[in-house]
Amino acid sequence: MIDLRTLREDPDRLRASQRARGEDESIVDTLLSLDERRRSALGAFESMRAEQKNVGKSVSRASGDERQALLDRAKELAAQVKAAEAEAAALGAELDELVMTVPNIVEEGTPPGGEDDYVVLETIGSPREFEFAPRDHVELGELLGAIDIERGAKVSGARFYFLTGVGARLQLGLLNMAMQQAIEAGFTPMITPVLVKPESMQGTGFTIAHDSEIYRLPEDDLYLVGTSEVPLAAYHGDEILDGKALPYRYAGWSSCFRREAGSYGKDTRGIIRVHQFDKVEMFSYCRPEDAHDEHQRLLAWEKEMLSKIEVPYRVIDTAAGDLGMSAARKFDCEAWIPTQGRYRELSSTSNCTDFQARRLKVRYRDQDGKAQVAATLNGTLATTRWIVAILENHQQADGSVLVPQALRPYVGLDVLKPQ
RNA sequence: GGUGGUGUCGCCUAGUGGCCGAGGGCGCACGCCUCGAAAGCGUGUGAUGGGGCAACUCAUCCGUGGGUUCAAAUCCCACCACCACCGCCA
Repeated sequence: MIDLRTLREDPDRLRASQRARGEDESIVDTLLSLDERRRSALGAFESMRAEQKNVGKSVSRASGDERQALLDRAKELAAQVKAAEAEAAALGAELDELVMTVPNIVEEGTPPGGEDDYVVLETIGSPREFEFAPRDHVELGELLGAIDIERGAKVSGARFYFLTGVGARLQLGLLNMAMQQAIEAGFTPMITPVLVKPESMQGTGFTIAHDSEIYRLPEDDLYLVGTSEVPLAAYHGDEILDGKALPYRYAGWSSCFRREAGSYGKDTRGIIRVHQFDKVEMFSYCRPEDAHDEHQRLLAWEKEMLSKIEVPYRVIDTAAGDLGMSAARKFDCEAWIPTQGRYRELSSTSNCTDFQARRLKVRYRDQDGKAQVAATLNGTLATTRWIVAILENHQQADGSVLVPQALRPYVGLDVLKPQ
């Protein structure tokens, strides 16, 4: 949620942000006038309420005719106060609803435009030259007895899979390596709930009413998370953090669930795009003024992980229109997938500034003892999808796959061999 | 799922309609005292929103949401969380 005070003081900032995202600019004026109306209604209610309280107090002191007169006046006021309060509340609700639809203000330097307007910041390594026709991860997964897509479909439907044998070992090793790196960097490891309440989902910046990605359990009013960012963001909801102890850094391991509605025909083969996968996610709470630097640190930790699996990748600066609701800036790391001949997203780190924290009421106490809204950031350390990049980039002519050096102790194997 | 109990400003607690539109203790901060500290004494001690350069001031907040009343922490209703016991399941 954007800050209304900032909006009042500098509406042009939001206008520019909306323009960069390719979204409606006129909402700024609608917000301003609605805010103005709400504040005046609230002021009217408050002064009426103050008078009501004074009259009410004098009732208890008065007696006889005087008391009756005061009672009459008090009754009259009570009705007016009720009406004024209702009006202020209605305007407040209208404003809240509208504010909740406004995406975060983009960080300065973000490339404007849509999905294809990203800027490549860096390319690390270069695609390998194969002296044989490389197999895709599905074929390799079958050969190695690592991925069972057919039975995934039989048991659960399209976009489900089983990781079997070395596949399961590969994922466990990869995610454990991610956890270990995070722990060594000072993160608190977390295993989170994957079902959350609507307020946790919405606080994090997902609109449960319209988001077609979210699995819902209406019977229980619970929602399956698409990332552990959700429970980790809501973890400190309604709390005031110790300013001296910031940043708070968590590494969450969870399964993630996505409906992938509307992606029919996209990535139908393999485990690139699936309904359920596992992920280790970094999550930071810090002071807003430190968020930019913290974002760079998260990116650096992602690159450290990427370097451990020894695949070529690039870092892109996502364009404003592709940031989503909560992010002010987003960097994606994309690995080279040989059989697709292109880079695919393996990790993503977002600076959500104070946007999520304001919705979730996460604050910290500053040096003056004042409560301030915190900033939140997140970034991926490893996911099931990384297996695709590992298998395809490290395959050999006979269908075996060399396990990257750093990963060997975690997987317990140097080479994955066809069965 | 059932029955009973509990839910107050970081923690503990007072509080059965206007003197609580929230008192006390602990903790914490500052000051006095001290060579320094502890103890002791004194002062202060939340959040959100509005107004003001500011000291300050007004409103809201006693689990959440409704209701009764001129007036609600206090009465009524619903819901939620926690605790205990029972049942059911793993």
